[in-house]
Amino acid sequence: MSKALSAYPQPSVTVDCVVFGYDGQQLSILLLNRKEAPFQNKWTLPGGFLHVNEGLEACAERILLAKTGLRNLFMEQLATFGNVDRDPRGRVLSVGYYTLVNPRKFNLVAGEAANDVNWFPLAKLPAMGFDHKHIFTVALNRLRAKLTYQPIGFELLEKKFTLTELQQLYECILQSNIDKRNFRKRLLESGILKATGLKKTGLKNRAPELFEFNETNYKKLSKEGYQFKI
Amino acid sequence: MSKALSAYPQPSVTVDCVVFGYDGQQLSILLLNRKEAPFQNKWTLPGGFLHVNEGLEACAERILLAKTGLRNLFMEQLATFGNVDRDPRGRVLSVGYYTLVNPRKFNLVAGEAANDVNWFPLAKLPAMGFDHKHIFTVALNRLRAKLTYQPIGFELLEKKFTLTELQQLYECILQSNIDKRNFRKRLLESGILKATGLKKTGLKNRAPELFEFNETNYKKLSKEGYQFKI
DNA sequence: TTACTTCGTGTTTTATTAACACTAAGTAAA
DNA sequence: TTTACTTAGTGTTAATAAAACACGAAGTAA
Repeated sequence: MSKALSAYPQPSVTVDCVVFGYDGQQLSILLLNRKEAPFQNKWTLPGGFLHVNEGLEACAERILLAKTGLRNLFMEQLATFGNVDRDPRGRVLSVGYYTLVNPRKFNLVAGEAANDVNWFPLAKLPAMGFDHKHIFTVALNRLRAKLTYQPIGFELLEKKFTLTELQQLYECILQSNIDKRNFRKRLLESGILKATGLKKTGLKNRAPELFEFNETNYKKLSKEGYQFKI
Repeated sequence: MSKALSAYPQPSVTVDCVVFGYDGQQLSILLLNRKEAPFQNKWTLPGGFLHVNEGLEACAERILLAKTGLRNLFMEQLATFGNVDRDPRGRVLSVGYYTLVNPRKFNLVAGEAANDVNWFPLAKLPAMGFDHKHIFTVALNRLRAKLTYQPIGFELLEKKFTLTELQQLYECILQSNIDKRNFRKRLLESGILKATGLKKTGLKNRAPELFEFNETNYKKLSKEGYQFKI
C-alpha cells in the first residue's frame, strides 16, 4: 500500500448517462451512433472517460452539456457497472447516471465521436453496444421505483403544465392508468404545485388551468420527511 | 477514442465495505486500524484496490473473506464515491458495498495491512480516515430505507431465531418501537418464516418458539412483486 | 343553437395500518 | 408447593389511507 498508485494496473473509468426525454406522448432515451470501434455504427448511451481531476457528477454534467447543451438537469447516480468483459478494449468501469430532460428545450448535437444522435422511444430501442441495454434497464426500473414515492418528473414538462399533462406523463412512465380525481386531489393537497391563475388556450375544448412546480416547498417538505406517494 | 486506454491518465479504484454486525444488543460496523500512511493509525472501512481482472462484487467478496473469513454474505452495491480530493495519494474512486453479518459466526482477522480490527457500535464510532464516515452514513440510510419495505436482516441473526429477537433487531436498526402483535401478525402471514416446532430454552421465562427464514418462499414472493412492509 | 370534447369536482366503499390488554408458560425464590 | 416474576403469545376495534366511481361546466367547432 505504500507503493505509488500508478504501480498497480488500473481500470479505466467512464461515465454513461441514461437521458430520459418525454415529448408529450412517449418516453424516449437519447442514443449516439458511434463513429469508431468498438461497436462502430452501433447505438450507445452518451458517455465518456472520466478525467483524472474531475468529479463524477461533474463528468456527467460535462457529457450532457456537450450532447444536449443543457445544464442544471435533474441527475442521479445509478450504479457502477464493472463486469470484467463489458468493454472489448480492456478493463473499463462505467459509473451510470440517469437524467430527465424535455427534448423540446434544446437541439441535439452529435459531437465529434458520433455519426448521429437521436431519441428512441422505449418501445423501439435499437440494439446497443457494450452493456448499455442493461444499464438502461436498471435506469428505467429506478425511475419507476422512484416515481411511485416521489414526484420527480417536472423536468420532463414545460415550466407551466396542466394536471392532465402531468398525469399523462406519470401514466406513460409507469405504464398504468391513474384515477383522475385521486391524482388531482393528492397533488393539489401535497403543496408541491403552484397555481398560476393562467389557462392553457388553443385547445379544442375547455381551457385547463396551468400549474408550476413549487420547488421551494417541495424541498422543504422533503426535508421534513413528507412522503409523496403517487 | 481510438488511442489505447492506457494513454489516458487513469484514476485508481478501490472497493470499500460497510460491514454491519449485530450482537443481539446493538448494531456495529467493522473497522480496521491502518498500519500505513495515509491515515496511519486511523480507523477505516475494510477495503482494497480493485484488481484489473476482477469484478466489483468479486472484489468485495475477496476483501470480506480476507477480513472476516465469511463467504456468501448478503451484499449490495451502495454507490460510487468520486470526489477529486477524497484520497491524499491521488485520484481514487471508491465503489461502496454494504453487507450484514452475524459477528458470532466468525473470528476477526486483522490482516497484514492493519494494526487492529474491531467492531464499533454505531453510537461510539471513532473518527475515520478518507471519506469513510460519509460512506457509512449513506450505507446506514440505505439499510434503514431498505428495511422498511423488505426484510433483509436474517443474516444478522442465528439460523433459528425467535420473533422477539427479530423484532429487537428491527427496532435496533430503525431506532423505533414496533407493536409486538402487529409485527408478529404481518410476518407470520407473509409466509417468509418457517416454524421449526422447536423452542428456545435456557431462558428465565416461558420458552419462545424458534423460526427460520424461508428463503425459497421469500425469493418466490419477491419475484411476484410482493411487498414486505414491516 | 347544437354537438362535441376535455375540464374539474365529492362522496362512498374498501383496504390498510395503528392502537390496545390480558392469559399462558416457564423460571426462580420463598 | 406455592407464590412472585418475566416474557410469550394472541384478536378486536378504531383510525387512516387508498380506491372506486359519474356528472355538470367550459370551451370549441360545425
